[in-house]
Amino acid sequence: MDVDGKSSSKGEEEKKNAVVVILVGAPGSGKSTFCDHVMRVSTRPWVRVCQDTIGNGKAGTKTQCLTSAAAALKDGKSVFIDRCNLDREQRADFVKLGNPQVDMHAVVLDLPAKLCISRSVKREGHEGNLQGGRAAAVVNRMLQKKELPKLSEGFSRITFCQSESDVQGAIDTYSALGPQNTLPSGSFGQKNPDAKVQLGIMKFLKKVDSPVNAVSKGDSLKDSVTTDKENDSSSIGWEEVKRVEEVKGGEDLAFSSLESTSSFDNVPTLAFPSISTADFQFDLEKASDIIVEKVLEFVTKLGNARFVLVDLSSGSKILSLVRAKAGEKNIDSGKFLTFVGDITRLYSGGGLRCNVVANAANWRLKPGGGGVNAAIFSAAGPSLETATMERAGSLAPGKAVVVPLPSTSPLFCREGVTHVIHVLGPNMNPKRPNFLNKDYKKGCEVLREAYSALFEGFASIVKSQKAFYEEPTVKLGSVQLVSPVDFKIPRKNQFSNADQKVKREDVYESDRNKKCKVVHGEHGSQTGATNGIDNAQNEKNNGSMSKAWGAWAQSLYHIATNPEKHKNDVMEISGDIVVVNDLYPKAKRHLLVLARYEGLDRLADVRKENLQLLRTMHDVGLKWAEKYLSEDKTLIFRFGYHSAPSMRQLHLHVISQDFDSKHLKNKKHWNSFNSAFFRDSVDVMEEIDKFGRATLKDEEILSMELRCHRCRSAHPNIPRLKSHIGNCRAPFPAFLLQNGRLLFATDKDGTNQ
DNA sequence: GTTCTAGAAC
DNA sequence: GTTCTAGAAC
Repeated sequence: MDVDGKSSSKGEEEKKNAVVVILVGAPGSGKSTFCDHVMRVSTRPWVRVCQDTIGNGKAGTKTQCLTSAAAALKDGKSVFIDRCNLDREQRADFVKLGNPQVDMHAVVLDLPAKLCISRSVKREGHEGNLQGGRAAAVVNRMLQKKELPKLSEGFSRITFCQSESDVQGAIDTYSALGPQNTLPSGSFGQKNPDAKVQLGIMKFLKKVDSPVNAVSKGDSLKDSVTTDKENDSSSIGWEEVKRVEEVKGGEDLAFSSLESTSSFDNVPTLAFPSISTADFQFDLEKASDIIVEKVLEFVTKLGNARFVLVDLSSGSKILSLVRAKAGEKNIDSGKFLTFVGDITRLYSGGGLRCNVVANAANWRLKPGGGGVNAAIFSAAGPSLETATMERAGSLAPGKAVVVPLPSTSPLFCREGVTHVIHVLGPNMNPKRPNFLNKDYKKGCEVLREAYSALFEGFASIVKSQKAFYEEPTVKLGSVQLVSPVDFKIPRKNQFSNADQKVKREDVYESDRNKKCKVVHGEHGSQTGATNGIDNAQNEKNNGSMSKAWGAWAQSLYHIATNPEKHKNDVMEISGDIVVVNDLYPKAKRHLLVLARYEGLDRLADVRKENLQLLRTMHDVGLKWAEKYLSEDKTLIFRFGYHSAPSMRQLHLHVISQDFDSKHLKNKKHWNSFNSAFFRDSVDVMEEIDKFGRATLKDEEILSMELRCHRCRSAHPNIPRLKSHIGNCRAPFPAFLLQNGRLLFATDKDGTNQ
């Protein structure tokens, strides 16, 4: 073949997999950043066509962009169209660039207008020269004519990003898109079915807005796995699963705002290969019976957790057997899926989030061999082997070992896998060690044992991470404000009788008062320092049957009550608050903003009428954090409340994120600031405003595993964790970067608008 | 032997 | 909340 022939055939090949991604978003929505992030790490050749830069200083034109995009495509490159593309007409000409060889995608950066505006206003040297006050007006005007893209415009895939974690998710997806890979078709991530312009996701499931190249998908969409058992060839594939996920997302919307980070907003899911049926030649009929039996057992045990049986081959016999048997047993198809795909690319390959992956390991727990074991060790990188060896040196048939995946592992970063469970099944292959010589009685026993061990391992992870997945629960309560039994006699005159300790649980409303929500009208003799106390405050103080405060837990209460007696410790006093340094700081800077309201012992006592107080506390906290930031720009601050504080009197923690302190000594210390137990002030205010109370996490989450607050890597004990966090410079999880949960030093002395 | 955790007392 | 310490884990 001559040179020309060669190059043109190569060109053909590349062109076949080219993709045009039309970014849709207002100025400040992060389009250029998106491209930069993807292009920095992608192995696929990308060209960014940016209308702001294409004119070489002058304003660029749409035509220039079209020409440039077409040229890049001809060159076999994939293209980002980096311009606002907010309405259909603007997009139409670019969509025409698509053809059977070129996938046409849209990525919608549909972030809050406020955020786009503030970014546009702040930025300097923006390529489009859109900055300063003018930006706000422009962004506002543009957003008004926003028209979200639809598949029917000619897109084969649309990704909607409505939060920074969505954006990160999309960046990850496109970053992982190798030169030969394609992404599944469909519409992803649209959470707000405000569908003036866009079909709701439920509707989408029922009736596909047929994308240009989605012929294969046709009308074979199924609501569940089990319903398509008659169609042997179609195990659930990427697209179907994704759609199931989307629907779930829609249903869970009510809870999604609170703890949703890209890694934690999903149901705990275990992906597992069929054990022993490949290299170990276990009988498929028997194996499928056992899989279904064990899944059934654990699906009921494990509440909302999900199980996914994965096989690489679409013609997999074991998958179709299991699917058929699961159907017969009526296993909830939302809890158990069979899935055709690569177990090491479940998320990046198309969006199935599995936080735990099972490995069909060998007894040495070593990489190599073939099949799933080789694939998982290779995809996870050397850190899996190290982490595995820390846990176990070998594995007996029927046993499993849970290995928390270090954050350095690509399987962790790219796929969101937090644990690998190695499991070893029985061997029926005479060429392998521990051959059972057709003894299926023993074989079945061991295989059952293996699945039990695997699922038990998964259950233990679910338990330890429960806090991240559970929908918010109000602790202290099934207690509703309207529930009469919960009312207690409001404590009056508490401040004036500070010595007279009244234990909360000793004081209950008597039966005769249960029916009426009595307002104990007469004002007690509130004295001196007790600003802000009134009966409304006391009245709603029905925190529930919480434990009494020990004598040791009273110190903050005393300070809030009589700050003048603690002059040496108190940094600021007002009618509403007192600021003190934490006596045992858990970081370089750690202060407490105490509320000076009687009856507000803890977050559980806070109600809507305290919203203004919360805002005051937050603002005071901010002010102090800013002061410390001006002295040390490396600090990063977080503001929040403990779900169940040890010390009496509502207090806001203002704490720097170095956690560099000799006082941070145990798991409880760490997790109380670095799990969902710590309720960010901004979220608390929002919940109080919306729902009248804050969601609280149970104390049991304080004993869960230790993970780095930045990179989320797991560590076996506090000393190891501390040495890790001393060096970890990974960016914070997306969740913390949103909504001002973290306060960083500003680069410039920027003026706030 | 040393390190680390976890439960009780305060 | 901390301190102390038994005993588990390494």
